[in-house]
Amino acid sequence: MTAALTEMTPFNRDVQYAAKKQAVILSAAGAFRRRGYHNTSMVDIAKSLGLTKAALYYYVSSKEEILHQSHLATYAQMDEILKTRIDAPAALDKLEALYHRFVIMLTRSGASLLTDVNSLSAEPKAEVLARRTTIERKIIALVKAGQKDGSIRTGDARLLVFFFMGALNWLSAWYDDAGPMGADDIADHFAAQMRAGLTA
Amino acid sequence: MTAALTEMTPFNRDVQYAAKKQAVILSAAGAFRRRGYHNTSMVDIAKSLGLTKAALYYYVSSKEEILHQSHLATYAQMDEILKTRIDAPAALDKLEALYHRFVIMLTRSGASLLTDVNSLSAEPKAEVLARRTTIERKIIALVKAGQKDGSIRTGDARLLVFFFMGALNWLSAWYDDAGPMGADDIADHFAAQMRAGLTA
DNA sequence: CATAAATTTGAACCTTGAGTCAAATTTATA
DNA sequence: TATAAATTTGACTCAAGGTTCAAATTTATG
Repeated sequence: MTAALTEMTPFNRDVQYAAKKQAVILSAAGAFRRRGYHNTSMVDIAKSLGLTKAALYYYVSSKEEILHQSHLATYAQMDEILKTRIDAPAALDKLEALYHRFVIMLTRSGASLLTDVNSLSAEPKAEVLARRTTIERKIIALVKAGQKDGSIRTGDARLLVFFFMGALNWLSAWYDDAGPMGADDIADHFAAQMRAGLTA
Repeated sequence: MTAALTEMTPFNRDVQYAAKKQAVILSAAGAFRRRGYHNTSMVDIAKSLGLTKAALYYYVSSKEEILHQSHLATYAQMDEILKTRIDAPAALDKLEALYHRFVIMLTRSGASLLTDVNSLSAEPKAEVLARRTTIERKIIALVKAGQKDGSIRTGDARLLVFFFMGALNWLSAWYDDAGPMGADDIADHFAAQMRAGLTA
């Protein structure tokens, strides 16, 4: 029964292919975050995977696709976090829990939210920005809920959100795996500071 | 007396030259912030000034110099702000006033703190980062002072600073001159949120 | 007006790096 | 082992964009 065999992950060609493609994207995403999209060549990406530039094109159609996919991967993770059911009394508590996860996700994955969206051509760029907007909207809605239930103080919800989301983005710029601070420490700190800034 | 004449700004060649050079740098800095360093060509920069690519090289030795100088220009402004004497009782009050000015400066000037430092070669990059570090240190020191005088709550001062400085950087990414929000509105909002996040 | 200095330009040059492709190599299957 | 499919490679093409430079143009000065 070859059918049974092909279903076993390590022997399934499609699965292997997809896994390698992901490896390409994630490895590149890390490099993009550290050095920047344009300061990372296809040769760089290939070398860090023990491959040749040409081999990358077996998994990917262009450098732009890598950038595109790396953004989508990050947003997929954020969507995932946003989906997690958190039963907390006030909206502020939910928001704090979400934010905590965001910080950990970003430090762990090494992803960034702002790496060169402008280097994408019109269509993928629009998609990525739409994705970002959707997420922002959800967070803004949560803040508004908090303002209604009295846990979050008044003010332009959009601005309140942009403030602490900025901290998240800047994080990718300075965070260093090898540094002294663990992801959890930072997450605790940031979540606390975020909460304090919003508390009614 | 040509001496007197040459001192008159509009007729002084050196002054004119310096002014035009600044125009090149500031115009480019704005484009870098909006589109990114690598998505802005020398032709783009020249066109937006009504010049030709080649003419730029009369004022500047390389594209890299433009990036370098645009960073230095921003940090010079921040240094200026940091120098302003602010007599407030607690360190937290001083910090809030400073932060308010930072926000206004960044929205007005259209400068950014994070545009492609990595695209600079070793020496200028080191200089820019050193400059940034110096500024960060001063702010961290102020936070520590606030923790001592009891106005700012405890916690890793470095992290506290990175949090609200992130909001500042992210600002450059989304702020739009043409948008509905005035610089002052944003500054008020951000300063308040910053303060709330730090208050003991 | 004539001359020199300052400023700008068009037309090249040159390097970098993305993308292509036919051939080589590795891996799976019978 | 022989064959086919999957994977990888070396060598090449090609375009984009930064940089140079001698000549043209503009501006200031005597």
